[in-house]
Amino acid sequence: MSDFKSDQYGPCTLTVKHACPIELTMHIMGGKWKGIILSLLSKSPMYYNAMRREIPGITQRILTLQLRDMKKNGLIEREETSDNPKRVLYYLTDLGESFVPILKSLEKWGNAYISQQEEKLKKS
Amino acid sequence: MSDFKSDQYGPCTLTVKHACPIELTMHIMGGKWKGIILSLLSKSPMYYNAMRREIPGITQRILTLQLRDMKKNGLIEREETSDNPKRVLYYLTDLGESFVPILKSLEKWGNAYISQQEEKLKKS
DNA sequence: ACAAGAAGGCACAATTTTGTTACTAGCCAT
DNA sequence: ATGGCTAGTAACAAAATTGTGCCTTCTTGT
Repeated sequence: MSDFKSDQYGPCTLTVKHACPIELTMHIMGGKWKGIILSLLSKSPMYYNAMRREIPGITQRILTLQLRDMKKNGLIEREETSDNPKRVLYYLTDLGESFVPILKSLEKWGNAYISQQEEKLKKS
Repeated sequence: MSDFKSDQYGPCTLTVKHACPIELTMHIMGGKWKGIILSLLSKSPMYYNAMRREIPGITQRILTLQLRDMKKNGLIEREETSDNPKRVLYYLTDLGESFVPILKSLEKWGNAYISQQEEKLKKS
Protein backbone atom coordinates (compact mmCIF):
# COMPACT_ATOMS: atom_id res chain seq x y z
CA MET A 1 0.00 0.00 0.00
CA SER A 2 2.71 2.47 -0.73
CA ASP A 3 0.84 4.02 -3.59
CA PHE A 4 0.23 7.64 -3.11
CA LYS A 5 -3.25 8.97 -3.55
CA SER A 6 -3.59 12.53 -2.49
CA ASP A 7 -6.79 12.06 -0.56
CA GLN A 8 -5.90 8.82 1.13
CA TYR A 9 -4.17 10.24 4.17
CA GLY A 10 -6.15 11.88 6.91
CA PRO A 11 -5.84 15.59 7.48
CA CYS A 12 -3.01 16.83 9.61
CA THR A 13 -3.40 19.99 11.61
CA LEU A 14 0.15 20.99 10.87
CA THR A 15 -0.01 21.38 7.14
CA VAL A 16 -3.06 20.49 5.25
CA LYS A 17 -1.75 21.25 1.80
CA HIS A 18 -2.60 17.85 0.41
CA ALA A 19 -2.29 15.33 3.19
CA CYS A 20 0.00 14.98 6.16
CA PRO A 21 3.48 15.11 4.67
CA ILE A 22 5.10 13.84 7.84
CA GLU A 23 3.04 10.72 7.87
CA LEU A 24 3.68 10.28 4.19
CA THR A 25 7.42 10.57 4.59
CA MET A 26 7.42 8.18 7.51
CA HIS A 27 5.47 5.76 5.42
CA ILE A 28 7.91 5.96 2.54
CA MET A 29 11.12 6.01 4.51
CA GLY A 30 10.21 4.22 7.71
CA GLY A 31 10.58 0.56 8.30
CA LYS A 32 13.44 -1.60 9.20
CA TRP A 33 15.70 -1.47 6.17
CA LYS A 34 15.07 1.59 4.03
CA GLY A 35 17.36 3.79 6.04
CA ILE A 36 20.26 1.41 5.90
CA ILE A 37 19.82 0.80 2.20
CA LEU A 38 19.68 4.48 1.51
CA SER A 39 22.76 5.17 3.55
CA LEU A 40 24.68 2.49 1.71
CA LEU A 41 23.65 3.84 -1.65
CA SER A 42 24.50 7.34 -0.53
CA LYS A 43 28.13 6.29 -0.54
CA SER A 44 28.14 4.70 -3.95
CA PRO A 45 25.95 2.80 -6.39
CA MET A 46 25.86 -0.87 -5.60
CA TYR A 47 25.09 -4.24 -7.05
CA TYR A 48 22.41 -6.39 -5.56
CA ASN A 49 24.63 -8.99 -4.01
CA ALA A 50 27.07 -6.45 -2.71
CA MET A 51 24.24 -4.86 -0.77
CA ARG A 52 23.17 -8.21 0.49
CA ARG A 53 26.59 -8.79 1.92
CA GLU A 54 26.71 -5.32 3.45
CA ILE A 55 23.42 -5.71 5.26
CA PRO A 56 23.73 -8.63 7.59
CA GLY A 57 20.45 -10.11 8.58
CA ILE A 58 18.51 -9.19 5.50
CA THR A 59 17.17 -11.93 3.26
CA GLN A 60 17.01 -11.87 -0.50
CA ARG A 61 13.28 -11.62 -0.53
CA ILE A 62 13.17 -8.69 1.84
CA LEU A 63 15.96 -6.87 0.09
CA THR A 64 14.20 -7.30 -3.22
CA LEU A 65 10.93 -6.07 -1.77
CA GLN A 66 12.53 -3.03 -0.24
CA LEU A 67 14.39 -2.14 -3.40
CA ARG A 68 11.24 -2.46 -5.44
CA ASP A 69 9.35 -0.28 -3.07
CA MET A 70 12.04 2.33 -3.13
CA LYS A 71 12.13 2.28 -6.88
CA LYS A 72 8.37 2.62 -7.06
CA ASN A 73 8.63 5.66 -4.84
CA GLY A 74 11.32 7.16 -7.03
CA LEU A 75 14.12 6.98 -4.49
CA ILE A 76 16.41 4.68 -6.41
CA GLU A 77 17.01 3.54 -9.94
CA ARG A 78 17.61 0.03 -11.15
CA GLU A 79 19.90 -0.70 -14.03
CA GLU A 80 20.78 -4.03 -15.52
CA THR A 81 24.31 -4.03 -16.77
CA SER A 82 25.10 -5.73 -20.03
CA ASP A 83 28.15 -7.56 -18.79
CA ASN A 84 28.18 -11.26 -18.16
CA PRO A 85 26.82 -12.53 -15.90
CA LYS A 86 24.23 -9.83 -16.01
CA ARG A 87 24.21 -7.81 -12.83
CA VAL A 88 21.88 -5.22 -11.43
CA LEU A 89 23.08 -1.90 -10.22
CA TYR A 90 21.11 0.27 -7.86
CA TYR A 91 21.71 3.94 -7.28
CA LEU A 92 20.00 6.94 -5.78
CA THR A 93 17.89 9.32 -7.79
CA ASP A 94 17.91 13.02 -7.01
CA LEU A 95 14.92 12.47 -4.80
CA GLY A 96 16.81 9.78 -2.95
CA GLU A 97 19.83 12.01 -2.58
CA SER A 98 17.65 14.72 -1.19
CA PHE A 99 16.86 12.53 1.76
CA VAL A 100 20.45 11.87 2.72
CA PRO A 101 20.86 14.97 4.90
CA ILE A 102 17.76 14.00 6.82
CA LEU A 103 19.16 10.53 7.21
CA LYS A 104 22.24 12.01 8.78
CA SER A 105 20.22 13.95 11.30
CA LEU A 106 18.25 10.84 12.11
CA GLU A 107 21.52 9.11 12.74
CA LYS A 108 22.77 11.89 14.95
CA TRP A 109 19.57 11.93 16.92
CA GLY A 110 19.73 8.18 17.36
CA ASN A 111 23.23 8.42 18.73
CA ALA A 112 22.23 11.15 21.12
CA TYR A 113 19.33 9.02 22.23
CA ILE A 114 21.58 6.07 22.83
CA SER A 115 24.01 7.98 24.98
CA GLN A 116 21.16 9.42 26.97
CA GLN A 117 19.80 5.96 27.62
CA GLU A 118 23.19 4.83 28.77
CA GLU A 119 23.44 7.64 31.25
CA LYS A 120 20.12 6.66 32.68
CA LEU A 121 21.33 3.11 33.08
CA LYS A 122 24.39 4.23 34.97
CA LYS A 123 22.29 6.10 37.46
CA SER A 124 20.10 3.13 38.20
CA MET B 1 9.32 -4.25 21.56
CA SER B 2 10.48 -0.71 21.88
CA ASP B 3 12.94 -1.56 24.58
CA PHE B 4 16.42 -0.75 23.68
CA LYS B 5 19.05 -3.39 24.14
CA SER B 6 22.36 -2.43 22.73
CA ASP B 7 23.04 -5.72 21.02
CA GLN B 8 19.61 -6.34 19.67
CA TYR B 9 19.97 -4.43 16.44
CA GLY B 10 22.08 -5.80 13.65
CA PRO B 11 25.25 -4.01 12.76
CA CYS B 12 25.00 -1.14 10.36
CA THR B 13 27.88 -0.36 8.10
CA LEU B 14 27.36 3.34 8.57
CA THR B 15 28.03 3.63 12.26
CA VAL B 16 28.55 0.66 14.41
CA LYS B 17 28.90 2.49 17.68
CA HIS B 18 26.24 0.48 19.42
CA ALA B 19 23.65 -0.47 16.88
CA CYS B 20 22.26 1.20 13.82
CA PRO B 21 21.07 4.56 15.06
CA ILE B 22 19.03 5.19 11.94
CA GLU B 23 17.04 2.05 12.38
CA LEU B 24 16.63 2.82 16.04
CA THR B 25 15.32 6.30 15.35
CA MET B 26 12.96 5.01 12.72
CA HIS B 27 11.72 2.50 15.18
CA ILE B 28 11.08 5.08 17.85
CA MET B 29 9.64 7.81 15.67
CA GLY B 30 8.18 5.91 12.75
CA GLY B 31 4.64 4.71 12.53
CA LYS B 32 1.45 6.35 11.66
CA TRP B 33 0.84 8.76 14.52
CA LYS B 34 4.02 9.68 16.36
CA GLY B 35 4.93 12.45 13.97
CA ILE B 36 1.57 14.12 14.18
CA ILE B 37 1.45 13.86 17.94
CA LEU B 38 4.89 15.30 18.24
CA SER B 39 4.10 18.16 15.94
CA LEU B 40 1.00 19.01 17.92
CA LEU B 41 2.89 18.97 21.19
CA SER B 42 5.62 21.07 19.63
CA LYS B 43 3.16 23.92 19.52
CA SER B 44 1.95 23.63 23.07
CA PRO B 45 1.31 21.13 25.83
CA MET B 46 -2.04 19.47 25.45
CA TYR B 47 -4.66 17.53 27.30
CA TYR B 48 -5.59 14.08 26.22
CA ASN B 49 -8.99 14.85 24.80
CA ALA B 50 -7.78 17.96 23.06
CA MET B 51 -5.30 15.84 21.18
CA ARG B 52 -7.97 13.39 20.36
CA ARG B 53 -10.02 16.12 18.77
CA GLU B 54 -7.03 17.48 16.88
CA ILE B 55 -6.14 14.15 15.35
CA PRO B 56 -9.09 12.99 13.32
CA GLY B 57 -9.09 9.30 12.71
CA ILE B 58 -7.25 8.22 15.82
CA THR B 59 -9.03 6.13 18.38
CA GLN B 60 -8.66 6.39 22.13
CA ARG B 61 -6.86 3.12 22.37
CA ILE B 62 -4.32 3.99 19.73
CA LEU B 63 -3.73 7.45 21.10
CA THR B 64 -3.16 6.00 24.54
CA LEU B 65 -0.79 3.39 23.18
CA GLN B 66 1.20 5.95 21.24
CA LEU B 67 1.45 8.31 24.17
CA ARG B 68 2.61 5.54 26.43
CA ASP B 69 5.21 4.46 23.96
CA MET B 70 6.46 7.99 23.58
CA LYS B 71 6.62 8.42 27.30
CA LYS B 72 8.51 5.17 27.68
CA ASN B 73 11.02 6.42 25.14
CA GLY B 74 11.40 9.69 26.98
CA LEU B 75 9.89 11.91 24.30
CA ILE B 76 6.99 13.24 26.31
CA GLU B 77 5.94 13.70 29.89
CA ARG B 78 2.57 12.95 31.43
CA GLU B 79 1.16 15.04 34.21
CA GLU B 80 -2.15 14.66 36.00
CA THR B 81 -3.53 17.99 37.00
CA SER B 82 -5.21 18.34 40.35
CA ASP B 83 -8.25 20.22 39.10
CA ASN B 84 -11.64 18.67 38.84
CA PRO B 85 -12.37 16.76 36.81
CA LYS B 86 -8.82 15.52 36.85
CA ARG B 87 -7.16 15.96 33.49
CA VAL B 88 -3.94 14.73 31.99
CA LEU B 89 -1.50 17.05 30.34
CA TYR B 90 1.12 15.86 27.90
CA TYR B 91 4.15 17.85 26.89
CA LEU B 92 7.49 17.37 25.19
CA THR B 93 10.67 16.63 27.05
CA ASP B 94 13.95 18.07 25.88
CA LEU B 95 14.56 14.89 23.96
CA GLY B 96 11.20 15.30 22.28
CA GLU B 97 11.94 18.92 21.47
CA SER B 98 15.21 17.90 19.94
CA PHE B 99 13.35 15.97 17.31
CA VAL B 100 11.20 18.86 16.17
CA PRO B 101 13.68 20.27 13.64
CA ILE B 102 13.95 16.85 12.05
CA LEU B 103 10.21 16.66 11.95
CA LYS B 104 10.17 19.88 10.00
CA SER B 105 12.59 18.57 7.45
CA LEU B 106 10.54 15.41 7.11
CA GLU B 107 7.57 17.62 6.45
CA LYS B 108 9.42 19.65 3.86
CA TRP B 109 10.64 16.56 2.14
CA GLY B 110 7.14 15.13 2.08
CA ASN B 111 5.81 18.24 0.46
CA ALA B 112 8.53 18.20 -2.14
CA TYR B 113 7.74 14.57 -2.82
CA ILE B 114 4.09 15.35 -3.26
CA SER B 115 4.67 18.09 -5.77
CA GLN B 116 7.03 15.89 -7.70
CA GLN B 117 4.40 13.16 -7.86
CA GLU B 118 1.88 15.66 -9.13
CA GLU B 119 4.14 16.77 -11.92
CA LYS B 120 4.53 13.19 -13.00
CA LEU B 121 0.77 12.79 -13.08
CA LYS B 122 0.39 15.82 -15.31
CA LYS B 123 2.77 14.38 -17.85
CA SER B 124 0.92 11.10 -18.09
C1' DA C 1 29.75 -31.91 -17.27
C1' DC C 2 29.20 -29.61 -13.12
C1' DA C 3 29.59 -26.33 -9.48
C1' DA C 4 28.95 -21.71 -8.26
C1' DG C 5 27.77 -16.82 -8.43
C1' DA C 6 24.34 -13.42 -10.14
C1' DA C 7 19.38 -11.86 -9.21
C1' DG C 8 15.69 -13.07 -8.14
C1' DG C 9 10.54 -15.90 -7.52
C1' DC C 10 7.13 -18.65 -4.81
C1' DA C 11 4.42 -20.51 -0.98
C1' DC C 12 3.84 -20.00 3.41
C1' DA C 13 4.30 -18.22 8.36
C1' DA C 14 5.25 -15.27 12.28
C1' DT C 15 5.34 -10.65 14.16
C1' DT C 16 4.06 -6.02 14.71
C1' DT C 17 1.05 -2.40 14.12
C1' DT C 18 -3.24 -0.50 13.84
C1' DG C 19 -8.18 -0.66 14.29
C1' DT C 20 -13.24 -1.77 16.25
C1' DT C 21 -16.63 -1.94 19.68
C1' DA C 22 -17.91 -1.74 23.92
C1' DC C 23 -17.13 -0.84 28.72
C1' DT C 24 -15.38 1.64 33.33
C1' DA C 25 -14.92 5.17 37.02
C1' DG C 26 -14.68 9.76 38.93
C1' DC C 27 -16.81 14.14 38.88
C1' DC C 28 -20.13 17.91 37.76
C1' DA C 29 -24.30 20.51 36.42
C1' DT C 30 -29.30 20.43 35.52
C1' DA D 1 -30.51 10.56 39.06
C1' DT D 2 -29.23 11.16 34.57
C1' DG D 3 -26.42 12.59 31.12
C1' DG D 4 -21.99 14.19 29.83
C1' DC D 5 -17.30 15.19 30.40
C1' DT D 6 -12.61 13.41 31.87
C1' DA D 7 -9.09 9.56 30.70
C1' DG D 8 -8.78 5.66 30.03
C1' DT D 9 -9.41 -0.55 29.67
C1' DA D 10 -10.62 -5.02 27.71
C1' DA D 11 -11.50 -8.35 24.22
C1' DC D 12 -11.06 -9.09 19.83
C1' DA D 13 -9.85 -8.52 14.73
C1' DA D 14 -7.69 -7.01 10.59
C1' DA D 15 -3.83 -5.33 8.10
C1' DA D 16 0.85 -4.46 7.29
C1' DT D 17 5.51 -5.77 7.76
C1' DT D 18 9.07 -8.87 8.02
C1' DG D 19 10.86 -13.50 7.80
C1' DT D 20 11.93 -18.78 6.22
C1' DG D 21 13.14 -22.27 3.06
C1' DC D 22 13.52 -23.78 -1.18
C1' DC D 23 13.36 -23.28 -6.41
C1' DT D 24 14.86 -21.01 -10.98
C1' DT D 25 17.55 -19.14 -14.94
C1' DC D 26 21.43 -17.45 -16.94
C1' DT D 27 26.32 -17.65 -17.27
C1' DT D 28 31.14 -18.45 -16.50
C1' DG D 29 35.08 -20.93 -14.75
C1' DT D 30 37.40 -25.73 -14.22
